[in-house]
Amino acid sequence: MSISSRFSVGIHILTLIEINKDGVSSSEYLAGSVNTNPAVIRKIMGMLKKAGLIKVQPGIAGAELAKDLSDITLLDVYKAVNVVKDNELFSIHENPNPDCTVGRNIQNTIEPLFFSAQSALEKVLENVTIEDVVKDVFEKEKLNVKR
Amino acid sequence: MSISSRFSVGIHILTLIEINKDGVSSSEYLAGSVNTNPAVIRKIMGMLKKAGLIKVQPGIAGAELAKDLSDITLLDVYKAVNVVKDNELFSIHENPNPDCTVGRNIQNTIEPLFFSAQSALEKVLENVTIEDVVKDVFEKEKLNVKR
DNA sequence: ATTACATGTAATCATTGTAGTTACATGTTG
DNA sequence: CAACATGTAACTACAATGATTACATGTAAT
Repeated sequence: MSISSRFSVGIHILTLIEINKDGVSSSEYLAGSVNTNPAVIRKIMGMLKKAGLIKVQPGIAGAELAKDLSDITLLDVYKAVNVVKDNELFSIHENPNPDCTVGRNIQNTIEPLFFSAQSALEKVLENVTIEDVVKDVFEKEKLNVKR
Repeated sequence: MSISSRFSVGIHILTLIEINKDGVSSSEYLAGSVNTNPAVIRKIMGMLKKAGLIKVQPGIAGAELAKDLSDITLLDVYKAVNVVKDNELFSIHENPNPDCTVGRNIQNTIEPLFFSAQSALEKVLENVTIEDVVKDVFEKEKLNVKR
């Protein structure tokens, strides 16, 4: 199991839209950087648009960020691209036996534990913005050039 | 996407083995409480055994915990049942375009972020033991009886 | 040793999600 | 209308899950 790469592609897209803000970020252009099919990008762009993170219009080439860089967190992206249903990162086995002490109670015991693990993960994502990502990409780029 | 229910089943199994420690916890018995096929249970039991969490022997009915209750964390179970490959909870899109500033650096930027989100989740799991689960199941059971 | 029964494990199946591809309807602009 | 972009649907290949069946292997009691 693994969380869909739509998440990392979503981050990639937003970052590139920002860095290329003086140019036109069409689905084909973005697909060229991500290295995938433009239709895949358009599908993800649709999700980002629906979540209010980018502005795109049918027929008009290019996407723009719909919010300030520092107002888009990785959690926003995570939720936007639907990689995990709300509160369902962990799946709980259905229909345990109600005639057994454990079967009867295990779900109610486990659920809050899974929920808090999931929250811990989401809090980390919430504390990182696309601005942070953009800055870090530039940092890494500098290091590359120096070598 | 969702983390396999093998994890919650694994917790169920360990909890039940403990609560039924005066009886015999065969795969069929455990399957009855989880409400699934005994072969599914045996497969998971095999993983828990390999991780040193339980003792089982071919031909001999029943499983026992191989460690103290308080020495088995949910993280141990999580790793035992192989729901997520090490450091691969998030998948990163492969082969971004090296001729683009973002494509060239995005993986190195994202990886540590994903890693720390994953760590946050694992730390929560590490702080809960099967002992805690057993106690909570009993607590919940008391409340049920009262009603 | 044979019977009875448990674990270990492989093969198969239906279902689901992913990622990619093609195709085309819809929308915009010159 | 021509050229081109987005929005979507349909289809494919692939992988993981969970269930099921079947059977080899191992243990113990009679």
